[in-house]
Amino acid sequence: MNSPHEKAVQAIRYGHSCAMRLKRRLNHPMADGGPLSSYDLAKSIVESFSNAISILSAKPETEDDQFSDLSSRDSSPPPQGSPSKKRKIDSTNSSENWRDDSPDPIYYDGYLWRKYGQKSIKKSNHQRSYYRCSYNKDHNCGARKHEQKIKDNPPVYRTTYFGHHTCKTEHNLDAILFAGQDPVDDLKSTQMIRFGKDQDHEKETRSNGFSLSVKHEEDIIREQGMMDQYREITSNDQDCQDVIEEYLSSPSGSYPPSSSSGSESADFNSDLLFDNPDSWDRYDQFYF
DNA sequence: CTCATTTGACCTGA
DNA sequence: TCAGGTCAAATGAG
Repeated sequence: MNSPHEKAVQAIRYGHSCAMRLKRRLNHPMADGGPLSSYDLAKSIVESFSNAISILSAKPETEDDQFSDLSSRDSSPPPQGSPSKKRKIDSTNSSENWRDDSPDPIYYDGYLWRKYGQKSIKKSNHQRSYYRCSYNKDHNCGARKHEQKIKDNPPVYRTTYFGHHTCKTEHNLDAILFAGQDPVDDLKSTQMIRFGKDQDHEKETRSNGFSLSVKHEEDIIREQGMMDQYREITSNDQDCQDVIEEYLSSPSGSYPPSSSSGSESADFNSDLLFDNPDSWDRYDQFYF
């Protein structure tokens, strides 16, 4: 049995394989001749990365399972229910909370966030930014996160997540699809998300401005007709199958992993994955 | 005009 | 009383 680290790497590699296929398809839409399944490819990418995140977010059973110095999960109990005006969540005492330390701010983590506050923290030289899910009102989603720079040199940004996303994920998928729409320059897309509407580097909170404007994002998608392009769902599974076969034929390719990735990650998965049964049937062919 | 961000005020657990 | 989390009015961008 592969270690969690290996599983995660396999998941990421698989996602990368799908992404490359999708990129080629976007570069040469007519190359394959037959109907496209770009939307399904995108789904596979998201699902693969979701699974990788779930694996990496799960509490390791041993120290050897710890995959990185820069990512960790709090080894403590879950937060209380809905947020109140005052902190009810003890971040040191929650298993549903998890944090991610990264040398860069997390520009896009699959969800859309709205900033609702910023505070100077006594123990730190840096301010802490507070975000909640953009669908907090629409879907009564209680997910929140804190973002804070904890080290200067090298820079380390700590993002602490609280609660579960109860919002629909379709919007988030759309954002992902949009992020990958430019096959020529992926970095360009990333930067659009990264810096939003301004590039004010004077303020830490702005340089960390990875929160997306939902409306802005959807408008762009609509304007560029990307939705139509990505929703060319057909009954033809051949393309996804090709990706799988291509990946499995590679020396290190053994993804998709088994379903025994642990119940602890199930909640996180359910947040990111799709509720379309058809897509699951398709994915199950090679996922579980 | 609409909406997201900013920021000072307010609230509350420790 | 303090520190940290949230609210909400003000502000600015599109």
